[in-house]
Amino acid sequence: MEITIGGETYNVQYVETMREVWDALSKERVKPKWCVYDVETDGLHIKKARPYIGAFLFAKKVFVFPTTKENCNHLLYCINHIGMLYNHNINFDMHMTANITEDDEWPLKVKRYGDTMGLCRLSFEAISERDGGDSLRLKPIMDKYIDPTASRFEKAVKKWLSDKKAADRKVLIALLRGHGWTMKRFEEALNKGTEPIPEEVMKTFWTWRNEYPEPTYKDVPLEILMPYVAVDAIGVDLLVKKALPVVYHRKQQHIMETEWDLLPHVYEMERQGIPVDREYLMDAGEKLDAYIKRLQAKAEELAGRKFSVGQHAVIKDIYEERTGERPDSTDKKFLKFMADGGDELAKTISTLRRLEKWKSTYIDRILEVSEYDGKFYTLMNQFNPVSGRFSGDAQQFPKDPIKDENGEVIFHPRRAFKMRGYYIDFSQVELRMQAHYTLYLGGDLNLCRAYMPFKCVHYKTGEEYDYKTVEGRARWNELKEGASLQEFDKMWKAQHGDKEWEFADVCRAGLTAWVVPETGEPWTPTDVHTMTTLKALRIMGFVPEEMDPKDIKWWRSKGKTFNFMRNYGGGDAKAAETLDISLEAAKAMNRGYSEAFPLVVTYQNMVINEMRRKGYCQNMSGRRYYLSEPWKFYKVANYLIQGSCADDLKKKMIRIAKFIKENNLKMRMVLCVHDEIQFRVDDPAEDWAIPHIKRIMEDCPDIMVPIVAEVDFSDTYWSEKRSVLLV
DNA sequence: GCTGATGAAGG
DNA sequence: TCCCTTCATCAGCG
Repeated sequence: MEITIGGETYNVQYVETMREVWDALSKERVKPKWCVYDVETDGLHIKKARPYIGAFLFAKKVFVFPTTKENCNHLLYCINHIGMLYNHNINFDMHMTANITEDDEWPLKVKRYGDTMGLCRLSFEAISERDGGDSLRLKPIMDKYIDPTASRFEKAVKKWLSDKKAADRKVLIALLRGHGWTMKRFEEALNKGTEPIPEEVMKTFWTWRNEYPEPTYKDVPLEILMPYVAVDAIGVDLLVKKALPVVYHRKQQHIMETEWDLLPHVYEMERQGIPVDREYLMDAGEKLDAYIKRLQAKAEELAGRKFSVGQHAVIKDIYEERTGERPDSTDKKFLKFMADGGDELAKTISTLRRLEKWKSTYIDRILEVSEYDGKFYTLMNQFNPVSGRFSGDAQQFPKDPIKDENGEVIFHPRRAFKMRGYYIDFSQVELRMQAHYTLYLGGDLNLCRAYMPFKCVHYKTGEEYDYKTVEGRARWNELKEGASLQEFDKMWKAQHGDKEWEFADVCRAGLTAWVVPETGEPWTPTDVHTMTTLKALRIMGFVPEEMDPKDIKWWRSKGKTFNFMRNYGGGDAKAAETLDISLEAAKAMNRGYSEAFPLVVTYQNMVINEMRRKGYCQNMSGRRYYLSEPWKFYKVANYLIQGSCADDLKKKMIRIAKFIKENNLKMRMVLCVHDEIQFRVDDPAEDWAIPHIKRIMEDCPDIMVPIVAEVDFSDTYWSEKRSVLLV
């Protein structure tokens, strides 16, 4: 059959084996530049789900075929004959094909992958979906950019399914009538337990269900299913044709190639999975359930009625009755305000919300997905965030445990993951990147001095610290002659026990080789959050030297939050709201920030000017961010920082994968969380590789600020990771 | 069943 | 002018 999408006609045919595909391919006079391969599956679990039908496309020919093991193995020859394989979110098809061929290596045998999600990311404007930007899902993209009628084939499939369901239902209705029951009565009894169902009625129901099982896509007649399967592949083909020129025009080929290099490594990481301690989760789940029940009873008693903590309207009713005023919101801020005033109910609702979220997200869900083989598999979306970062569901596991009313730890989400492994994360990498960007403007003194002895001189030779060369930069943590970190570590432990030291402590001990010329004192890294805070406090008329250290600490935590907010482009009003401080205090924070880090403010303004001039900006790797609406330009200052770090991490992942392969190591990357890479290292004999990997991660010749990676280790659970000193 | 609002979590 | 995200639940709509 022929299908026309977006004015282009494709030939679609069903084949049982790959022979006809290969024949057609060998008849092509010109070798196609790429091919498309897409599968339909019975689920989404990357190990459990199985494909049942697939589509393979090249040169406007689509072959729909049953995805048997043999067909998939033969398909590999066709794919590699062409040499370039595209799909939309192709990692998923890699997993599905590995599942059906029972060969985890199958996807790694494909010569080269491309992903139209990646092409879209590099062609779309840099607006997140939340802010009205384009979705990265294939259907809306096809609707908007390819052909709005393309969905007609999916509609036909859905219509067939609902017609079939309705017809089957009619049979059941007739059968129930024989027992004197209506469908409505039966469903209520079945779902809500309104009345007992006689055995013979149940028996009739099960006989019917057996004979008429719930129809799935597999049951759809081929002539309806075939175009539906084909049209996704056609959409991908058209998308490549349309987006590739945009990527070239925007000079994003090199970013694209790096992303394509990374694709198989991401597949390998996803494929690893992390072993789950299911017993622990079940045990913690029971404790959490009991605690939730106790709190629900307490909330019911306090409110005088039954309600759930997600029922915002009901909670508003309760507070309207209590205070005579209907709250605009029942959010955390409102509840905290009430709780601070001594309201026990508000406190209980807040705790319950957190507990219920944790129970469903970190216990029930992990138990469900790990049921298959005891492992937690997570997808790492390589293209969704506009900045270039990864996204995925494993990126937000709480760092701290949850405690019950007696202060006893009842659940720590990270305790559920058991693995001998290393966790290497970059230290404050985005702030270091921000410092790097100010160096193009001469360097922000305070921010740069947080990470290197910027404009400091050597205590012995008097030479100025050289941040412009790799060799000069490597000396950022140089110590005075005779001083050593090992000695310091010993001394520190004798004085402070288990508390970890930071490099700033080494500097404060006077061991650094660098001297601040203005003061003649040894260089000590700036504490950027304290810097903003102290300046703001003085602006507010406080004398920090005379303040209670406890108050300073409180204000510093506000200063820290403010610094991040301000880096993202936040203003006074929003800061006052988020930090829960007065507008005057927020304004003081802002002035304190500007005084402390004037060149960051200059940098932000320059980005906006650049956007006005060109309509785009490009990060350190050359990834561009295009925006057409000027009021959004302020976002780009952060895109550049976030995206430069993300692209750096992506390139590091490729280098690390190469290092692991070259050294024939069994260790594997299993996850990355923004600025951290996690490694499973089963064999202690491979521990030697970790310092090498750390050095790969710290090797950033283009960043003028030293990049530092810190190593943690655990041979039991994620929650137990502890820092390892690698000198 | 889908969508938007709301709120929990990560960097 | 608060950046990038995921996931769960509830309420309202068709």
